[in-house]
Amino acid sequence: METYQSGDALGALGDATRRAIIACLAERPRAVGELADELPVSRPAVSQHLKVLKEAGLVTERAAGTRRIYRLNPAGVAALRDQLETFWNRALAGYEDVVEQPEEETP
Amino acid sequence: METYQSGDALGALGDATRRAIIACLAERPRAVGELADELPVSRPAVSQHLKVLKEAGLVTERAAGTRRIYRLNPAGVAALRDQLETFWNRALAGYEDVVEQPEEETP
DNA sequence: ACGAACGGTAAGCCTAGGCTTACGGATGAG
DNA sequence: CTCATCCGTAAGCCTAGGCTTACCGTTCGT
Repeated sequence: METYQSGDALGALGDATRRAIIACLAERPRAVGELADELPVSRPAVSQHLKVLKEAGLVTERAAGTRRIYRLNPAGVAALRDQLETFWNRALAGYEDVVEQPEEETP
Repeated sequence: METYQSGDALGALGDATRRAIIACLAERPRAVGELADELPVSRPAVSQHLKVLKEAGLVTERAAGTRRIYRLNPAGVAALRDQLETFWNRALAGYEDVVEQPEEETP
């Protein structure tokens, strides 16, 4: 499986600009320049963010002439989603009964 | 509803130490000192991270004597989970047909 | 009342990393 | 061949923010 994530995907999503890029790519694949046009940062900045996102396994890149078309990596996105899902479930499992409970500590 | 998130929860999870804190709290509620014992940072650092996490709606805090017991906030966690879920679904929806396709490039 | 434990906050240091400009390589058009 | 477009990378600047130490308020035990 190439569901790997070299860098940590959550760390990558910690940056607001990268989240904006992901949001843009969620609509449709885009070239680097297109992304830069829609964002308040320069093209090289976008390029650098795309590198991080690619290392995190969240996007893939494809050459088309002189342009590089970036798109979401469904596998990477799904992997992160599943990982979070598992975590949420386990985390909330231990608390779901506590949601209503006011207190009952072990002093 | 108090499912609000003043700060952005994803930004809060961007930091590795805060993720470690969340992971600790997923096991069971803890006091600040307990968390600091299990982490490679000082107690004030933990305290500062807890402030961020609380503002993000991910944890809640309760006084118990001189101690402050922190726990996950199921509502906040669930809110973030649902928000991501929606996003993933929409994002992957536009790509789902591409998942299988290896290539069909213009060489 | 006094002291100890617990933890929030202020002040300050210091690195990570996000942004820009400048440059160079690759590709396609004429 | 030459030029224009598109993009990745290097160099460097600069702020955000994570960490520490120091201090103070609060709470409980004796």
